[in-house]
Amino acid sequence: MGEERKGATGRRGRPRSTDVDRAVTAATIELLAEQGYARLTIEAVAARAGVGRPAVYRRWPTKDDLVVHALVEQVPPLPVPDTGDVLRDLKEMSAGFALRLAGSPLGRTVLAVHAEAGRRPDLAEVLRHHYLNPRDATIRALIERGLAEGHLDPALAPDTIRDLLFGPLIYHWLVTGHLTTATANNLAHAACAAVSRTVTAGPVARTERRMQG
Amino acid sequence: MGEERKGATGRRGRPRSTDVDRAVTAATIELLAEQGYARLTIEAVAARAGVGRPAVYRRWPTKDDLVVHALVEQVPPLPVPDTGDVLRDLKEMSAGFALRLAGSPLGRTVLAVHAEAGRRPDLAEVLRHHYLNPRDATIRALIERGLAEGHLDPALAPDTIRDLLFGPLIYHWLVTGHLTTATANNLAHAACAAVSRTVTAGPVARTERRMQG
Amino acid sequence: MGEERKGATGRRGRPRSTDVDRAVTAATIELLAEQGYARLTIEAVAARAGVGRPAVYRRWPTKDDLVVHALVEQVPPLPVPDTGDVLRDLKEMSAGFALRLAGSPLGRTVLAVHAEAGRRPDLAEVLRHHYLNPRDATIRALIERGLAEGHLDPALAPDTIRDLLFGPLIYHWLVTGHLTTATANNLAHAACAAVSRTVTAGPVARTERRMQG
Amino acid sequence: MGEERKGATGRRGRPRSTDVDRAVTAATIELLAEQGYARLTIEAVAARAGVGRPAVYRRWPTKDDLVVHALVEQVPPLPVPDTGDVLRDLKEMSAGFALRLAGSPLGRTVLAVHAEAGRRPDLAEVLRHHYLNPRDATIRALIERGLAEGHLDPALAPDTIRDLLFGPLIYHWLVTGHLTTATANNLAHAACAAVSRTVTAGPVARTERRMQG
DNA sequence: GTCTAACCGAGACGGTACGTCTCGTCTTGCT
DNA sequence: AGCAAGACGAGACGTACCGTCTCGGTTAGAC
Repeated sequence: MGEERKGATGRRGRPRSTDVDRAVTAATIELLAEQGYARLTIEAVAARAGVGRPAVYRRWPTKDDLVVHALVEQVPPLPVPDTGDVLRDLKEMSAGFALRLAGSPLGRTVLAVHAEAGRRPDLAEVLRHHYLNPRDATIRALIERGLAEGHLDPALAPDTIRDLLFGPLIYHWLVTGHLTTATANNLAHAACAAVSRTVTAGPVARTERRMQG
Repeated sequence: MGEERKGATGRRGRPRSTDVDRAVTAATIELLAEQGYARLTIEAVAARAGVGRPAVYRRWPTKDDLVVHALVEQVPPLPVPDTGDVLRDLKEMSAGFALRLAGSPLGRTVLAVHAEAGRRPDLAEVLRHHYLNPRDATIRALIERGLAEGHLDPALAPDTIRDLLFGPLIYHWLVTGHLTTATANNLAHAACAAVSRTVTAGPVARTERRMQG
Repeated sequence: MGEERKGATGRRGRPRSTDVDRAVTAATIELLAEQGYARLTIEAVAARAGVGRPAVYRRWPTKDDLVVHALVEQVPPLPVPDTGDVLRDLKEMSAGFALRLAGSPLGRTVLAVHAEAGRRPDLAEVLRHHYLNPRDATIRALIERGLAEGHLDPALAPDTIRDLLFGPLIYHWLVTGHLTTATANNLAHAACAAVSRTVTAGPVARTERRMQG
Repeated sequence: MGEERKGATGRRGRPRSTDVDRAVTAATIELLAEQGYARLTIEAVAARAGVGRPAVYRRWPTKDDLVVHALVEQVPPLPVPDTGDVLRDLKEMSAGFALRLAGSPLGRTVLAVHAEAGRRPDLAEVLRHHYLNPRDATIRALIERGLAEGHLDPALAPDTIRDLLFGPLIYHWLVTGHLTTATANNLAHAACAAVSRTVTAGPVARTERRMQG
């Protein structure tokens, strides 16, 4: 079977084949996109990956573990735009994130997994650790910078800013079932306005900014 | 089985027992709360309801139909606050809605159904028709009133206002897994500020901002 | 599915299809003959019978139950020869029985089942009740007749006579792996001589017979 | 692992550990006694022996080979009685053999292996060569002596005598599931009578018969 | 005294079958 | 015609073993 790179665990026994890891993850992504989370079957994953079922269970004991891992591998890290304008960066980041989620066949899967994570703390932990936190760190860094530079409302906690920025976009997609670029820009613009220092003016903002610095 | 009230459809043959309807719906709610959407089984629903499986299938041909119907029956209509202050009403409505969703064991189920609705247009239709639209109508009425009375930003479409109001709350619950009353009030307050008339008429907006800081 | 004769149990629910009974039993016989007991698989039985696996388990919960039932159905009752000569009848019956067992592909299966019955009293019970007892009754009737008529040694218990008659034939097949007609006749003849009243003479035998009658 | 005696094959490389041989054989015997032939797994044998699975396969490629080897090692050679009285020796030998088989938890295993040997000529060969032949040789020697000394019926072939002697005992155990000492002695006595010199020389035979009746 | 072939344990591999569970349908007798 | 009961073919579940194949490490005869 192909190149058959070995893991470097140093443990006893035959090491797990990284080929199998890759094939199973790829098959999971494919089938999630084709069939959706509810109709995903470990049997079908193993078959598509050309792998025995036990090889899948050995790695990820439940369907949720399998799916979370696949999502973590698959969904790329948020590219962090840096145009010099923090507000613009945030706007682009939030709209881009939501559009990518809404546009991907895996977007709905993220929802299903979140739903299951509500009853499985371990799963929630993995999801939070590998999926949410890395993305959140990127967002938070940008928000902190925005706050430091005085472009964001200092009365709002970073988490609140995050919710105000990303919430409307995700919610729109959730309840309407789609999200166009125009709508996304529209919502991102409005949300940005809600978290920025002031919508219109200069002087007052500058004064307060000096008080912070 | 008890009283055995008959439906009044005027059809031939034995009419469907409304007892069965009720028992099945109740069993569905219970099991959704106990086991979650993914582990819900029509077999278990029928057993819990003390009913044959075909009697369930006769009414709701798929698990999703069954669940959507149960949700529609279960989740109570949004109470419409009317304090005379539209902004306050909206704030209370959004926070109350989100808190009830986050506090109910069925909250996560709504997510799972939304996830499935992404691939099943008929299900999305039912969900939209029986679940989302009635709630949306209430919200929209309030928003229209707020716009008419000049308390909401006229530059924003009603849908955008809805997303800005409800999105942050739902999003917070989605990514953190919980929603406290304090957080809800906080977010509802900030969101309300974002949709209230601030863009053109400066003073009012500035005043509220100062009260926050 | 075909004629679909119903059981007459009078019970509630859908009655078990006798077609399935027949198909599974037939498939079991075939596969036992083709593959032997050890390689027999319930999965293969179900597939060959064109039946779901649970339909097999519903009837016979273990492989052994399935096989015992199939043997009981399959192996035909001993034909009772009645030539007027009891000794000749016994000779033919024992040789015929052993030859049929040794000549059938299912013969070895009987051994395997006996081996398992040693650890499963319930199985031994079924085997004894449905398989051994009916055959034993036939044999015993003949032996009793032989004793009554004075052709068999009255010093020997009926069971002992049975063991002396059938044992050598079965043992030969067991340790050598085959049994020719010549060998069978040979052994049956020798065994018959061992259990008959006297090998050669008349008068003494008659005298003792009068003492019994 | 322990003393680690070396094989003297003259081969290169590390010789096979005789400790492993012993441990595996012992584990096989134990598990056969505990679980029976059908439930014996190579995995369990290896685990019980504290050995890797490949070490078992290296020695005995199939379960049957493993079991036959274990039986050969385990079941002790027939003790050959020599009281001067050949008939008595044969009687004791056959009864002792059957009683030991029926009394051992491995007795049923011999049946199961015989059943499998019916479809596997190579296995039958091993079984015959290592298990049956050595025992048969002992028996045959005694029979030949009995014939030579005129105590056995010269009209009967040695094989026939063997079948007449051992068959009834084994058959009784086979169909009834047990064998008491009394029954064994009884059957051995009757069988011995059947093979002793009775056909031609009348008086001796008649005398013994009278002693029975 | 290396070298090196064959062993050792551990354990993953692709498989097969297990026995169970649930699916959605169908077939009973009863209401 | 609806009802409960329950069997039906189908098929996925998660587990147990199969027989094979690496692994990192011995072990001991051959060089």
